[in-house]
Amino acid sequence: MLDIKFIRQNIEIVKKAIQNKNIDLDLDKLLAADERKRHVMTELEQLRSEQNKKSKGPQSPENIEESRGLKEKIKLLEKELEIVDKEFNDLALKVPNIPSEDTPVGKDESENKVLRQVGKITQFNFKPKEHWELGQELDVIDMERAAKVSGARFAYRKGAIPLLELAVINYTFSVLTNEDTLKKIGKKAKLDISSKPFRPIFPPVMIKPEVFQKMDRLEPKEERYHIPSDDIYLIGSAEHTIGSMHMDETLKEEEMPVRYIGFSTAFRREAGSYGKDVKGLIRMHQFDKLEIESFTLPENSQKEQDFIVAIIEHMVQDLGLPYQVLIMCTGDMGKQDARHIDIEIWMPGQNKYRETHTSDLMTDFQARRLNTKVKRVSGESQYVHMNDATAFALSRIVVAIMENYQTEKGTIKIPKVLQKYTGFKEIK
RNA sequence: GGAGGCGUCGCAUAGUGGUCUAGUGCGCUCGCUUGGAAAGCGAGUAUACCGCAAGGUAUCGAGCGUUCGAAUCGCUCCGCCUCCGCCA
Repeated sequence: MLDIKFIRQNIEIVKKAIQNKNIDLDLDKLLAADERKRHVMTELEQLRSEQNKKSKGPQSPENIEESRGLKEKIKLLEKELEIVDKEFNDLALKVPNIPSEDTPVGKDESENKVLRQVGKITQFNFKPKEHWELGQELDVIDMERAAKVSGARFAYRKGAIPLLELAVINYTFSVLTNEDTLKKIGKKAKLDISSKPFRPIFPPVMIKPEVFQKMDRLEPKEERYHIPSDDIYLIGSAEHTIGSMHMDETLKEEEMPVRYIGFSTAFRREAGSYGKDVKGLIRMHQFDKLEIESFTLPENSQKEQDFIVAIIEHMVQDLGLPYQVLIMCTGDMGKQDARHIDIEIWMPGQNKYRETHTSDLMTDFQARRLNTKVKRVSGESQYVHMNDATAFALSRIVVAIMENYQTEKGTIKIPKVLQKYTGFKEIK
């Protein structure tokens, strides 16, 4: 959500963001609702003030009679306020975050901009296989039995794959919790930034509807798993329960940035992606993910995102995988995003780059409704800025490793940095 | 799942229908005092919204209700604690 005061004072900027992000919203309607709401509020406050004055001390019968009249008027106005407020809220929720200056304006994904490509595309002197073929042949991925037991888009990962995933988890935690490593990454990226380590978090995987809404992640609801008996949702990312953990809290400037590296299972209905990526681990109803979440001072949030992207690139390079970095255009970025950066790793079996990481700079868009603030040394309170990003989506990084590290014999080498965690060098 | 208790200003507590515009203590900030500090004394010390301001309104876990008037009474929900049951 944007600050309504900001909206009032920057109507043209907000209108442009609405247009560039292809959002169906008439801002003038919101402004009208805002004015009506304030008008009703003022009137209501005057009445309440009168009521408060009248209800002090012992009451005469005439006084009580007058107060009764006031009570009726207040009731009516409260009803009216409720209606106006709902209208205002419904419209205000649709207002998108303002894209950063370096975000390209564009209609759809075709206008996303490749910022850089790193690493040489993996070359083979044989025809590389797709990961599900390899998985089946090596008996480490079993989609058929998963379909029998749970349905489409589920998998049993077996044998070496769970060990590989655990290795990625351990490796990621070792990078993100090591201050020296972070310092080096920041220096290499020429960022003047704190090297404070990320704190490991295993968050809950279920979330209350109202908190989900405050994260602005409940919609589209068709994408979410809902458990009606308890009116609770399964998270689609650890972001959902880590980003909200400081709801209604005021952090101290001295403890900023507050950085987390979370791990959780993510649940997605994948509504509307019928027929897309039906084979293999690319698009699953359930997958495990390492997620970065960071709370910063407003002036540091953009740099924080640059740092997070640098960390991800460092890790992808460590794994020896070729990738490209994209900045998403206005038409393809999320409503909540100020800047949205994706990393796509080359998948030889599919012969293309596939999205493996997403980094979202939210500025104060989520913090405003979550009511997460920071008390500055000056004494002033401000909403914190938030960043979230994929550290690794385990299933997709497994795909990338399998396809890039396959051999002609149909075995899969383990990237060097992971070998000390897996305890083996090859899946065969 | 059952029974009971509890949720008040950063923390601890007082408050059982109007005097609560929420008291007190601790903590914190500033000042006085001091060579400096402690103690002591004095002042200040939640957030949001509206307003140029004076000021007003809301918030005592959340919501709904009773009442002329609710921190206080009733209902629902959430959370915490104790005991029992069950369970990994």
